[in-house]
Amino acid sequence: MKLSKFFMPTLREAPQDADNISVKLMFRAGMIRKLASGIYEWLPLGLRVLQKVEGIVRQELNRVDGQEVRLPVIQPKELWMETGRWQVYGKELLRLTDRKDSEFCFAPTAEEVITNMVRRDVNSYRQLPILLYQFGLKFRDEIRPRFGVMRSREFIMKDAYSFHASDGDAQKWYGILYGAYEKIFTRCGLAYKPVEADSGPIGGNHSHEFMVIADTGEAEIALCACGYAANTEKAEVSEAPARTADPSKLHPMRDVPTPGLYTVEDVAKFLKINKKQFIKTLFFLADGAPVMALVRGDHELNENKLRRLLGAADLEKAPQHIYEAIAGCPAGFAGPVEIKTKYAPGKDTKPLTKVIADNALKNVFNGVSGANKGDTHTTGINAGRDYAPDAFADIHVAAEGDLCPKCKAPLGFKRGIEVGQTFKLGTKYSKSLKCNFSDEHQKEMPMVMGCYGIGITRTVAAAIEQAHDDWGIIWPPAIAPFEFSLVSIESGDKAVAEASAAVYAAIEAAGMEALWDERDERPGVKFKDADLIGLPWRIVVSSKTLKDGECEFKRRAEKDAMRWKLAEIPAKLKELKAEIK
RNA sequence: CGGGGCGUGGCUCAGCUGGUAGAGCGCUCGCUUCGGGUGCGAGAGAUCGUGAGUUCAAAUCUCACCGCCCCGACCA
Repeated sequence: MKLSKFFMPTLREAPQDADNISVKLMFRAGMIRKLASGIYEWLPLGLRVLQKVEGIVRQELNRVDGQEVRLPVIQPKELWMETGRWQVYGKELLRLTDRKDSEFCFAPTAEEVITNMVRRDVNSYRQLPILLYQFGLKFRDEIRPRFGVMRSREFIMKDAYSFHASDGDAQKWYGILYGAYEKIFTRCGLAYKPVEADSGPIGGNHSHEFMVIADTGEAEIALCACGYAANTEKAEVSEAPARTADPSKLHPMRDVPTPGLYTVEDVAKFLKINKKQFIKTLFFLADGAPVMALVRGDHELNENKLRRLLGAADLEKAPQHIYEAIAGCPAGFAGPVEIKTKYAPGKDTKPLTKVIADNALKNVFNGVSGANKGDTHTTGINAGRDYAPDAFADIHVAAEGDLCPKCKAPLGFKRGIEVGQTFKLGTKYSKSLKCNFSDEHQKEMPMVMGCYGIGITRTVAAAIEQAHDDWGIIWPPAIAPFEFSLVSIESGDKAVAEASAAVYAAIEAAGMEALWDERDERPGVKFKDADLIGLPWRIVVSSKTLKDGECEFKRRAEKDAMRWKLAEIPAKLKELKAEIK
C-alpha cells in the first residue's frame, strides 16, 4: 500500500478526551476516531489489526472444529423473555421499538439467539457436540464508557457457544477451548495469564478469564508462585493461623464519642488506631432477607463470596432505612455488639436473619466498631466475649497480606485487562429455552452448554497497552497492520524510486505486506509517522546506502539499524517471515 | 443517578472585567530544503454546542437544553 493513497490521518497531538495510552496512540496513529461516547469508527489501519486478530482466532477455532456463523444484532424481546433476561439485564441492554411497536434489543451477547437456533435444528445426540462462533458487533450501554476502545459501548466480540450431550463432554470441551485460547493469545504476541474467575450463581471452577498483564488494567489479579491465579472478585484466601490473646491484655468495652465520623478512615485517624483494628459493619439483603456482614477495617467485602455462602440468588446492599431500622442508629455507627437485640422492626423490614463475620476478625483483639448509637464507637470489642456471629467465613476481597488458598504462601497482586473468558454454562439456557436433544434411548435431555468470549477490539487496545514507547506503538508481527514500513528518502530520486519499488515487490512476493511511504515529505516526518504506527520492521531506501548497493533495516523494538545488501533481501525476508507464528 | 469540569476552524488551545474572532499544528499554492515533524511567502477554512433572555451591541453576562470528560455510586 502506498502511503500517499492510504487513509491514515496521523495526529501530532491526541484529542483531549483520550484517557489512556492505548487510545491516545490509536487516535494519533489514525486507527480510530470517536463518534459518540463509547462509540468508535475504525479506520483502515485499525481495521487491518482487527482483521489480523480475527484471522488468528478464526484459525484456532476452526482447528478445534468450530464453525463460524453470523447472528443478528437486533434480537426480538420474546426470546429474551424466555430466559428472563429482558428484565434481569437492566439498563445495559439497549432496547428498540420498530414501526409496528414490536420490541427488540441490540445484542449485548447471543446466548438466546444461538440456543434458539440450535434447538430448532439440532435434535439428536448424533449431532452433538457442536461448536459455533461468530465475530459480532455488540452493544452494552455502559454507565461510564472509558479508556477508549477498552471499555466502549459498541465493540466487536468473538462469541463461541458449544452444545453437548453430557456434562463430561462439556467439561472436556472446556479444556479444548481453554487450550485454543492459550494458542490464540500466544500467537497474538501477548503476555497473558489465565485466571480463575467468578462464575456467578452457578459456582464451581468453571470459568477463566484471560488477562493481559498491564498496570492500567481494570481488573485485579491475585497470584501465587504455586500457580494459583484468580481475579480478586473470586480469589479465595487461606485463613491466617489463629493467634491467642493474653487474657490480661483484653480491654473492657468502652463507648467513645466520635461526632460526625462514620468512615473507618476518619474514625481511625481520630482515635489514632490502625484500620486493621476496626470491625467494618455492612448490611445486605439476601433475596430480601437482611444480613449483617463484618469485615476487618482494611478489607473490602466480596459480595460474590457472601452471596455464594448464603446460597442467595440475589444480594444487594441494604437501603439506608433498613440499615437504620436494624442498627437503631444513623448509618455509619452500627456495630456487632448486641445487634440482634437492637433491632427495631419497621413495617416493611424483615428481621435480621444472620450475622456473618470474616475469618480475619478472629484475630482482631480489642477491636473498634460502631456502638449502634449516633456519633459513638465502641472500643475493646472481642469476638466470642462481646459478639458471636452465626458463622465465620472467608468473605473479604483478597488483598495484600492474604495467603494462597492452595499453598498458604503470601499472595501477590497484579493488574490485568480481561481480553477473553471461558465459561461452562451448564443447562441454564438450554433449560429455559428448552434446547433439548434425544439421547440414544430416545430420552429427551437438555443440552449442556459452554460459552467462550474474546473481546477483539479490546485485545487490540491491550496489545498496544502492553507494547509501546515514547514514540508510538510497537506491534507484535502477527497482528501488525502491515509487516513493513518501507521508507523512501527523497522519493523523487529515480534510483531511490526504482529500488523502493523493487523492495516493495520483494516483500509482496514473500507473502507479506508493506506500507510504502513514497510521499514527498522530509525524512523526519516519515520516521516520526513510522515510529508512531509501529510496524515491526522498517526498510529505508536512500541514495546514501544505495550507492553501496544496500538498504537499511531496523526493527521497531530495537534501537540500532543494520545494512542489507539489496541482493540478499529475498533471503532476509524469508527469515523474518518465519518469525510470524 | 450524585459531585466537579469543559464545549471557540480538522487537532491542541488563547480570547470571556461585553464592541460579532486569534495562535500553533494540519490543509491548498509557490519557492526552498531533503536521515528525525525544514524555512519563507501567499491563501482557504468558524453562523464561537443549541435555544431563549439582558443590552444600542453577546464567544464574553443570565437561564434552559444538548453533548463531552473526570471522580463516585452501579455492573455479565
